[in-house]
Amino acid sequence: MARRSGKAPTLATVADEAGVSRQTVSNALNSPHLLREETLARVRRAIDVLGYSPNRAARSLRTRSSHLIGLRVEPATEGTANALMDRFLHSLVESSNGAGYHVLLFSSGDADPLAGYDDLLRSTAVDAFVITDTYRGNPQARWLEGRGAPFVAFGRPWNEPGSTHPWVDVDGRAGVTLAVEHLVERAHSRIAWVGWQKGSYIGEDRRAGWVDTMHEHGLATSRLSARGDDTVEFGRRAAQALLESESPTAFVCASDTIAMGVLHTLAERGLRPGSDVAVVGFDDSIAAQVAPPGLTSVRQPLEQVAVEIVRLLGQRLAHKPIEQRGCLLTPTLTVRGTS
Amino acid sequence: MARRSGKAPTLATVADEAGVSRQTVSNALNSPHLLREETLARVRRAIDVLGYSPNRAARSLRTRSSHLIGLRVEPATEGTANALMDRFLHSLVESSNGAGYHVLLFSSGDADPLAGYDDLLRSTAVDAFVITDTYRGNPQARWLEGRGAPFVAFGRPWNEPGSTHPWVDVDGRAGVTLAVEHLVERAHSRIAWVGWQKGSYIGEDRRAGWVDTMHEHGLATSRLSARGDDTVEFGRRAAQALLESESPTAFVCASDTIAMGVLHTLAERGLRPGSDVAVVGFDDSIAAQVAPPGLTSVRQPLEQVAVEIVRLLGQRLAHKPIEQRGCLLTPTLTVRGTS
DNA sequence: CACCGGGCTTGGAACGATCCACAGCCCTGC
DNA sequence: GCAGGGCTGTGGATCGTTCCAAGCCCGGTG
Repeated sequence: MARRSGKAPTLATVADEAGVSRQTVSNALNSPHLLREETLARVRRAIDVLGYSPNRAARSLRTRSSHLIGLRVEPATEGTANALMDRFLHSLVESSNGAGYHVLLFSSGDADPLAGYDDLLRSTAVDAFVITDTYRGNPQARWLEGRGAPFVAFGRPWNEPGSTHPWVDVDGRAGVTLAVEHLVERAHSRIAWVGWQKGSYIGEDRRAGWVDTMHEHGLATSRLSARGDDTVEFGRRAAQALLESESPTAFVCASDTIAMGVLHTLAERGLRPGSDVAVVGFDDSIAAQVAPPGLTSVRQPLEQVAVEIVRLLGQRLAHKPIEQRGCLLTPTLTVRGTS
Repeated sequence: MARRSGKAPTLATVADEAGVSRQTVSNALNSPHLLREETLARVRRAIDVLGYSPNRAARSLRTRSSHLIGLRVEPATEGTANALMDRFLHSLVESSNGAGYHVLLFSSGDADPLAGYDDLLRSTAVDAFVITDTYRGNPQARWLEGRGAPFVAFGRPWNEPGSTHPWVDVDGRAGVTLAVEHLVERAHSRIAWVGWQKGSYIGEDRRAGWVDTMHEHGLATSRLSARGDDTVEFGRRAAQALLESESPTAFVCASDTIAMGVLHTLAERGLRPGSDVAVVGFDDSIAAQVAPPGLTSVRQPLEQVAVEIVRLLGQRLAHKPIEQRGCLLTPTLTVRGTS
């Protein structure tokens, strides 16, 4: 289709080919309703013949918008079962592309975590950001808000009452409720919780799902809860301690990483996961999918998260009235061999 | 530092502030050696005071280069233990940023896998591409080459004798050799191979590492090899069949996914991985790291791959003479509980 | 018949950076 | 004293697109 010529075709080239002016071609692309049907068809034919695509730099210079969305990739943490980002990223890229945007990745140098944002913003390289780690008193949200930069957060503004930015999050509490209900149905009553330190808002939210649901079913929680780091090793030790003192028949974990540690302990003690002791993780990571008996896990609807993020971003960038500040999605439970 | 003003500062603003002309400021940024030391200092101070960053769109329009590198994200394949991309991506982003580039992600619509490339190229949105799936007669490399678009491939041009593009790859054969040597040292002699179908170049390369090393040590390979899909299920069945007919004492697998399947089978039969039967995977995925006894696995130096890719890309974009077409890196072996 | 107004189209300016050719300047050498 | 050459610094033009205000053509109206 595209006619190969020495130089890349521009608006002027197309205008020449179609026998109209530049502006008419521009209108054909941006406001086709302004053109007479016949003219529009002729211009479109010319575009096709020449294989024309508008130059992004020029468009972006003039309109002051790059149609790029910035996303910072965190320094990789190995040993944690967070293939989360993988799934999320795929979906974010697809949703963005569907909305005419592209995703630009950047890493912030070791020094100032805000430097990357600042640079991209000042050079008008991106139209907006998606931020993904709002949990730990992270300064990004506040800083971006202060600067008036558009962004959508994956994660609630837990401890920021003054914030007004749009966000999308997954209801961890509801996810854990699903897990506990599932285990109760399977006739478990001594269900232990293995989760994170108290400082984590996400951790407390998930834990609340366990506490509430246990109490709803009239089950005791005292002495059945362990807290620690998000590591395999902690899961291992916590399971050992709990098994020795409280002999629970099921474990609900704040993450797949921890659940893997619990599985370690079961294996060491010759207990068969699923039949002897049930285990449920959180994240539905790849490890959950492929590790031996298959780990039952709470699955975050990351695909939908990405879709919602792009939707909110679109609203924000179109300066539409914000009809909705937050969006809370409910996870599902993927049942596998360990329960 | 940055003085907050209504509009974003431009070259002209900075020039005014410093009492010089636009071009002088431009030179201060792009060819500082042209300026007298004192002038340079004054300009830099002005830049600092105003918080100026050059507008990327304008620069890119003029220089015809966006300093963006395009990377297509593949449709996610769940159930496979390939958190490869995660590690690779992180490293690629960091290396690129170090070299003044950013990574732009795109997904190709369901229809034409080349559409995304074509679009970005015609709209001059990216300077170059990184392609990651050269294995299966993929048309991208050939198409990009035909178009004269700069790119570097992660993966050798296995079946493309005519190709001349730069590439970086990991020596899978050497990786499997490491695995087999390791097992031989551990006094194993009946070492089985569980790998992919014949069609896969990568698969055959890795398998050759097993065959060669076995023969070097005077060990037999016949009937000790199984081929199939890259799934947990295949690994499971292959291990069952091999254990029944040939009773190997060790398995070397073409991927961690397959290795996980082998571990399934061992668990079903009450065999303890590591002490009864050794298993080695390939990729050092997260699953390998966290799954119960810890899976010994061949680890690809993805960080280094990314660094080399960016280096080659830099050479290509600077129109330097290409000193090196391909770059083959050697993986390492991460020893864990299963061996 | 002159005038008006709406639908399409037009040329010119603007976005902000870089490239180009040239104009000062200072210094050296004859 | 003056020509010449190496450094710095200058204004104008340019990249390709979109915004702006004005122009053209046409039928309808007083």
